[in-house]
Amino acid sequence: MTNIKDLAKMAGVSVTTVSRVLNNHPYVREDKRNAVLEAINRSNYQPNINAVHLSTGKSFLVGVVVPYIDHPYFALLIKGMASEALENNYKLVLFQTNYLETREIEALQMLKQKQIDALIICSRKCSWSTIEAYLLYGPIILCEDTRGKRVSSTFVDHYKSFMIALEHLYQKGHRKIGYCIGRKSGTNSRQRELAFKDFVENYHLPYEPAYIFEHCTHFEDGEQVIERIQQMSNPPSALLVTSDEVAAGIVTCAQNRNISIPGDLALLGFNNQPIAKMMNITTIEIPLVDIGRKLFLQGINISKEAAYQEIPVTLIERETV
Amino acid sequence: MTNIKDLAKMAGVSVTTVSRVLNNHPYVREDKRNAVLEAINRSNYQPNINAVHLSTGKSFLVGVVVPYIDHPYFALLIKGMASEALENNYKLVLFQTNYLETREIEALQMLKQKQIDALIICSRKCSWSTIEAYLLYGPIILCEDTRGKRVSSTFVDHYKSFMIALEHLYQKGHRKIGYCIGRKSGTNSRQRELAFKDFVENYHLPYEPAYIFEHCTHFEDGEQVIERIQQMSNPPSALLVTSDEVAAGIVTCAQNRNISIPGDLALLGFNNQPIAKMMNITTIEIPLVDIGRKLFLQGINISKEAAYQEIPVTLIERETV
DNA sequence: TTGTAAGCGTTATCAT
DNA sequence: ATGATAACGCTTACAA
Repeated sequence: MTNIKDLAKMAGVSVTTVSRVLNNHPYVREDKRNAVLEAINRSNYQPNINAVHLSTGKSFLVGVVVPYIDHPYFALLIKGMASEALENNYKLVLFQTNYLETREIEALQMLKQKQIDALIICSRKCSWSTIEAYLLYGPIILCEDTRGKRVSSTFVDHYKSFMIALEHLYQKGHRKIGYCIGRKSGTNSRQRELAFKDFVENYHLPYEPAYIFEHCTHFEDGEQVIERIQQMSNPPSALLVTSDEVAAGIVTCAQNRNISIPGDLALLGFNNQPIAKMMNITTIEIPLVDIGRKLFLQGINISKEAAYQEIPVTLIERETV
Repeated sequence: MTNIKDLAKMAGVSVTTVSRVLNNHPYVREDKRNAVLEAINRSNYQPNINAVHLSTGKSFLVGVVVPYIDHPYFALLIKGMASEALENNYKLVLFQTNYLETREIEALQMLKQKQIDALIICSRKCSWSTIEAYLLYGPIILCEDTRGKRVSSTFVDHYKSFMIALEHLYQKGHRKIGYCIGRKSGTNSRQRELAFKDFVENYHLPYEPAYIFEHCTHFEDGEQVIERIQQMSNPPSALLVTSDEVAAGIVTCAQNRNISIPGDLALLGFNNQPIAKMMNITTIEIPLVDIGRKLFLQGINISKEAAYQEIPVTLIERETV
C-alpha cells in the first residue's frame, strides 16, 4: 500500500507538499503539483482514512439509532438522512437497538470514542440523564420534543397532531374512539396518551383503556387488532392508528372478515406512506424523509446552541373515516 | 480528553502497561493493573478508536450495500447482518445506492481506504470487473451466485427456485403464467428470466413478454400490475411475484376490483414475509435473516479461499394458487 | 514483569 | 512556495 511518504519520494517533494495537493491547498507550484498528481496516478494511491481521522479528529461518520430498520417509519427517516449524508460527504453508521438500552449505550460510546462525529437518536429507551452524560463528547440529536433541554431536535408535536386527528373523528360523529400504538412508553407515546386523555375529558367521554392497542408496528399486527375488537361487547367505532402500515393491515383484515370500513370501523392513519394512498386511507401526513434530512443537518452543524425544529403535520382526508 | 499517556502518569506506570491492561494482556502485576484500572475510573477515560484503528489496521466496521433500505427484502437481510454484527462486536455502515453505480463505488473506495474491514453487496449495479479491481483491498461478499469467481457469497439459486414455483403453477393447471420483478437487469433477475424461458420452451408454451412486469418492488406497485392485466385481452392466469410485499399489494387491489384470487388470477409470492402469512399467500420461503447472518460471517472470516453457500428454499402452500 | 521507542499515515506548525 | 518535524493516540517489537 503506497502512502504519502512514497508519493513524496516518487514526486521528489516533501510530504507536506503532497498533503497540500491532496487537500487542494494553495501555495504549490504548478510543476510540483503535476509531479505529485502523476505519482498519485502511477501508484494507485488511496489515503488511509483512519490516519486522516486521527490527525483531524473527524470521521465523517454519523451514527443513527433506530429500534428497527425494517419498519417504514424509521426506514423513511433513514432515507432522508442518507440522502443528506450523501450530499455532505458523510456516511451513516446504523444502530438497530430493538429498544435494548445496552445497544443505545454502545452508540453513545462510539460518540465518546470519536468513531462517529454525531449521533442521531430516532427513538430511545434510555433515560434522559444517560444521554446528558454523553453530551460532552459530541452532538446528539433527538427526534422528539426537547425544548428546554440542551440538545437539538427535529420533531412533530404529537400532542397537537393527535388532537387534530381526534377532533376530526369527533366532528365525524365518533364518540367511541381508540388508538393503536407501537409501545406505550417513550416520549412521543406519552404525548399522545396525554392528548387522548385530555380529549376524552374535554368532551366528557369515558376513558376506556381497552381501546388502546399496543404493539402495533407492522402490517400484520392489524390482525390482532381486529380480533380483539371482534371480541368486544362494546367496540370502538373509530381508531387512530399511528402507522399507515398497521392501518393498511387492519383494512385488509377487516375486508376478509366483512367488516365495513368506515361503516363499522373508521380508521385514521399516520405518516401518509405510499400504502395509505393506494388503499385510500385517511391519514395525518408527517414528512418523515424531510425530518430525516433536518435531523442529519442538525447533527453536522457545529453551532453550540441547541435548536428545536417543530414540523407541522396536515390531515389528508380519504375514505376510511 | 484524557489519553493513554495521562493514564500512565496517573498510575505511575508506562503507556505499554496501560495498553496491556486495556487489552487484557498477561504479564502485568496485580497492583499495577489495579493502579491503572483506578486511573481509568477516576479519569472517565475512553480510548480514541481512530488511533486504535490506525495502529491495528482494523476498524470493526463492515459496509453493506443495498439499493433501498426501505424495502422488506433488504431490511430483513440487514436485520440478519446487524444481529451477527452485534455478536461479533462489529458495526454496520450502510450504503443506500438506489442502484447508482457511483454510490457503489464510494463503498468500494471506503474499503480501499480501510475505513471498513469488509464490504457486503446485497445487490449491485456495477460490473463484475469493477468489483474485481477492489478485491485486493479486502473481502467483498456478494448475495448472488459467484461460483467460479474469486469472491465469497451466500445466495439462493434463483433459477432453481423459479423453476420450482413455475412447476407448481403448471401442476395446478396454469398455462398462461407471468411474473413480477423489481428490475430486469441484475444477476438474479437474469437467472429467473432464464428459468422462465426454459420453462416455457420445455412445455411448449408461448413466450409472452407482456406477462413480465418490471418495477415491482413495493406494496403499492401491485396496483399497476392489476391495471395492466385488466387492459389485456388475453391476461395471464397466474403470476410469480418476486416479493410477498408486492403480492400482498396485488391481492389487496384485486379485492377492491372484485378480481378473485386465485380464481381469476393465481399468485405465488417469494420470501415468506409475515405479510404473506397474514394474507394467506402461497410463497417460496427464502430465509433472508439467516442469509444476512451468513453474509456477515463471510465478511469477517479471513479465510483466503472463496466460499459459496447455496441456501435452499421451500414452497409454502397457502390459498393464492 | 516492565518500559523505551519505533511505528501506523496523516495534518499542522513553524521556520526558511 | 516549501520542507522539517511535531503531533494525533494507540500498539508492539525489543530490550532490560
